[in-house]
Amino acid sequence: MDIGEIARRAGVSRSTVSYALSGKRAVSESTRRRIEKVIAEAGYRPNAAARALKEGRTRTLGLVIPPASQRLTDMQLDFVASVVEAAAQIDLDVLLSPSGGDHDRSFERLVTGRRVDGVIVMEIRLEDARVERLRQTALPFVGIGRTADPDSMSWIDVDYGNLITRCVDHLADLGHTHIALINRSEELVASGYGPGHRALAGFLEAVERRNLTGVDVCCADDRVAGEARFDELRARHPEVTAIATINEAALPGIERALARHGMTVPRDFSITGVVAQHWAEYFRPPLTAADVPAHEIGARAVELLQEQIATPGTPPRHILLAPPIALRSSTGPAPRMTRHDG
Amino acid sequence: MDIGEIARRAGVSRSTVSYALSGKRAVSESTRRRIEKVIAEAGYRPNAAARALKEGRTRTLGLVIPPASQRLTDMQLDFVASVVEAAAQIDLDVLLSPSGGDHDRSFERLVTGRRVDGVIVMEIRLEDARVERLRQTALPFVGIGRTADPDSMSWIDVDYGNLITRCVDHLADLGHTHIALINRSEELVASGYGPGHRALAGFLEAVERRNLTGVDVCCADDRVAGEARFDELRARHPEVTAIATINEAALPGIERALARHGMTVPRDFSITGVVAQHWAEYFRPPLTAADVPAHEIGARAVELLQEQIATPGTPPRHILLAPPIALRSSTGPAPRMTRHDG
DNA sequence: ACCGATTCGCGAATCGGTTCGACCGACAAT
DNA sequence: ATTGTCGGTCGAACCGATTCGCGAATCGGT
Repeated sequence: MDIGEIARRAGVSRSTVSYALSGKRAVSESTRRRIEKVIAEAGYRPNAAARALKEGRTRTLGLVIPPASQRLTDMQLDFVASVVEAAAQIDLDVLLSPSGGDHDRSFERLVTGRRVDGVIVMEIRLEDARVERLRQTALPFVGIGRTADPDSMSWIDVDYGNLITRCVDHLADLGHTHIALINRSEELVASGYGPGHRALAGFLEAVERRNLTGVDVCCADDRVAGEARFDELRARHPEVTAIATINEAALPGIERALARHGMTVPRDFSITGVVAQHWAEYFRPPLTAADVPAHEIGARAVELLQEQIATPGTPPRHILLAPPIALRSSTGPAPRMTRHDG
Repeated sequence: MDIGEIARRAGVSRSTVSYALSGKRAVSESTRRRIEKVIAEAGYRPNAAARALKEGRTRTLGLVIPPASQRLTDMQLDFVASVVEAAAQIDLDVLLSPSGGDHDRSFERLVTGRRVDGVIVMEIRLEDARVERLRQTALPFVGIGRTADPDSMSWIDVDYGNLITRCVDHLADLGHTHIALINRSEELVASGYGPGHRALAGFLEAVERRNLTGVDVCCADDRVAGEARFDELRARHPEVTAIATINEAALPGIERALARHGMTVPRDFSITGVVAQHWAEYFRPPLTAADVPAHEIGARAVELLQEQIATPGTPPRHILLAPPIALRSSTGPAPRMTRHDG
């Protein structure tokens, strides 16, 4: 069922059907109705490939996600969901590309096969080969996260450094002197994952400025690791009375370990950080934390991309989110008995 | 950069370039090398739309996921990840369509715009409008899950009915007489979600046959609901000593509620069901449960679909998985003190 | 030196849309 | 009556690949 068949049945030419459909030229009321009737009866819909070929755009955008081998965190899932939803709102489809490494086939297909009008890249590294590749091809793209050289591309990011700094300040204000940072996984940080680096930098800055003792530990993005890392932390650094974290996937494990150690939050231990809202709210007691607005991030990323696509050459735009730290119930004064100083 | 440009630079015709690329006709060693060199230098890759138009296939498959508004469960996420990964293995891209309702724009685009060669539909209902729609269009598709009339389509499903029956039998063998089923959300079951219905049927069958008292409750797919439903269960049916569940998202909440009620598993309470492996293993104590092989399901779904695409007209195939119930540590003899009978 | 057979390459048609230029009739202005 | 404008329609070119039919060059065999 192609446009020629519709034209024949309606007794007009193919171009008239096209114009009736797009409205780019006037078509008389009567023929338009006739054409619409035929289309409805035949259940016709234009072939996406043919249209993409002629128009030079696919009405599709690419979403580069971390490889499926490593489980996606809840927050990453939220990004994906919100991007897909926001794209659907403006009638764009989303093509998924699970690729982290340098030369990924699906990534290359996406980028050089002109399968998409633009790309959203998740989990950006400070030095990111994919960003370089996209820059070469002049394909519009936006990052969820930013590279070490952020000015030349559009991105949206959460200000992990600043937020973790403020978390540490908050804990210091409460009298905590020995504070731990629970970071994302070691591999991720080692490979130059921005939030990990910036959170660490913010942590170290605050620890130094407030004259605290800080210990930073990496932790894989899952509950089991969270539990194990917390046990290790207790064993090696019993003087630590509070943690700040950007690793929400580790939270349930931490919660369990706390219970196992017979510790009550916030009486015996304080915990805060930067995590997705529903994790903060699910924690017992609810977490004092900066809520990452994952849903908003996905939606704004699509906006940014759509802008780049619609008007190429637009200077890149940046959105740096620093959501407020929601004061809930997981932080309190440092316990006296575990203090090592006066 | 199109095939004509490559042809010009290599001093051959466009068809020769095409044949050199596809290997469908012989091309002399020397010209082939020359063409390859030019292609490598220019970084050329065929335009996907043009190829799709001519070949009549898009090398893309559609994945219909539940609408983003309702959070995806971990298992659903595993399906998505494994489908994407399996598709990438055989150089297929995946287009996402978040659609549950009847007339979803993105679903319609997918189906009638010939954007994909085939479709995988998640979260199939007993009566499913999307399945009907796909049948009309003669587009190859496979379901993760099956409708009430399953013979006419390809699907892969988990035998929730049978597995829940066996879970109940296992609990009955241990002396439990009052058993609860924690089902998926009320809306989901009400809308004819297969696993919910079949699990309930299997539950009722076993309860009846073993002469037990059964109570079945629906529970939204999240931790908070799990905790609340368990509290209600304790309040209304204190005689219940064991639960079987297919709602893995509720497990952390149930675990927390158990702890809050001061109950130890399996001494005071037994719990089993059909859930993703990593949930079963994370539960404390580890869950005796049928492990849903989410990864395998995604991969086999892609296989099934690929088969349908490659040889249209192939009779539909069905895969019904009944993974073994892995005996771990969450089920034990019914506690004496809470028994109401002799 | 001539004859198939084989190898290699080219030109043109095709897929299904969009869009540009041209045409035609009706109607207003001069 | 002539010219100009405009709404409505059509034919043809085009997007970038694949593929079929055809012909030129080469080669071995006689």
